[in-house]
Amino acid sequence: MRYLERPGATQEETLKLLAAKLRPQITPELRKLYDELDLPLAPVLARMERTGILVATDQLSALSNRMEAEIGKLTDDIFGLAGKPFNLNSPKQLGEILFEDLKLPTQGKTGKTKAYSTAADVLETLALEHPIAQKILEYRQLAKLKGTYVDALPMLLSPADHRLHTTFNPAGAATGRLSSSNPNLQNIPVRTELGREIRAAFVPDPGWTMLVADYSQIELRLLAHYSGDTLLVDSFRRNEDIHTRTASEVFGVPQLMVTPEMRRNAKAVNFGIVYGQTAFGLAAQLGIGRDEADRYIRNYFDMYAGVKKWIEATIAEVRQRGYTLTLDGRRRPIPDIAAKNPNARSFAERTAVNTPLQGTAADLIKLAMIRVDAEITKRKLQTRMLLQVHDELVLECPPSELEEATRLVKSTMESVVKLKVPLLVETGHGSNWRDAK
DNA sequence: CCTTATGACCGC
DNA sequence: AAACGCGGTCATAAGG
Repeated sequence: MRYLERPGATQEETLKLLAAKLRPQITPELRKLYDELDLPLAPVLARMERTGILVATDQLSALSNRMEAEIGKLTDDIFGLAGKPFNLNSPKQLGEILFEDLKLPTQGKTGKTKAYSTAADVLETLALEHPIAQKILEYRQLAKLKGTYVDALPMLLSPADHRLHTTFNPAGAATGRLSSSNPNLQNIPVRTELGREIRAAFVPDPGWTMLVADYSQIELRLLAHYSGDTLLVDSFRRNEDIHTRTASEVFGVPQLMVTPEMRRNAKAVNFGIVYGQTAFGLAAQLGIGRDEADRYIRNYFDMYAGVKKWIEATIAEVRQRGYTLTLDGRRRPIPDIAAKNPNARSFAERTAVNTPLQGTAADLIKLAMIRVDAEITKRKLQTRMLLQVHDELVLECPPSELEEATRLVKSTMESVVKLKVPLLVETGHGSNWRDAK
């Protein structure tokens, strides 16, 4: 509460001033949002925190030993290639080795410190030139996973019940999303095979089953709803693979002719739209030329003209009002929308486009959680909600309840609001978090 | 010794 | 000039 300390004032005096300043900002609509969504969510989150989740520490310690050995080998290889030992965890020292000693081509990249960038995308390019780059990438991945998850998580287990209890911050993000800390259980690895081994160490109570339910493409479905774009709405109503459909539209070929590479590029475009990506960013991400990336984006907006119109109208509206709204009326001020600094203004415009999508998704899953929790109580089920990961719920249940719990969670999440396009929830179950997906 | 900033990297 | 939205954690490095 340090931020409440003002010289010469008691906390109570400061709080009263703060309350007087903030109270007029609580409109009837925001009061409703609080009463019907954020307040009733609080006991649900508290229950999830108290419940915690079981971790198979024996699996993690076996993993730790394997990783330790691999890290040792990589370190030796890297020092050999560098010609001398150095602190591998220091980007500064690493940059000096790569760009001064080994004289590898710098990408002119400087950050706030005017140091050479040794970020992953830079090293991926360098890997074509020198074998040290790939080794460093592998070292970084292993060191990160070992330090943040494999070794750190067991130290955080509660001695009382040997479970891991996160803290969900209900106001953790500007968009209305939750955040999770100490430990953060919303960023457990899943992308790589090794990462998935870590996820496999999250297990249900003995004899129980892990149940996961996640919204499919919720932000793009919300984009379809908000924009009313004919093609996007049509695509979701037909329940098509949205990335394949976009590839088909952008590259002008039938969906059956879409190659894996075309789909991958279209997927990057779809995600980029939600985040306000530029041709520069898309080119960098896909490793293609600016001109080609620019064509992708122009083609996209030609085909999905309703999306283009919605983005423009959304920015114009935020410029008028100075804030943006989610479907449930959550408000985010975006003062920089009128900034003279073009850089600040561009950031604000991307925020204006992204927040209604990300924030509405947050509203919807929160409401679903309240209803799932109420239904579990009403039906006197033993099923427990354990985690929320933005578009996903993780639960554990006795096998006897699996069918009912799956139906309950899926139908509650899908029917939480009626939009122009259906909401789709995919469910899975298994003996650990990895295998439940 | 503790706090803060930075770069890097994990997730959705 | 930057270039993709929202978070949290770790190690390093520098400041009080």
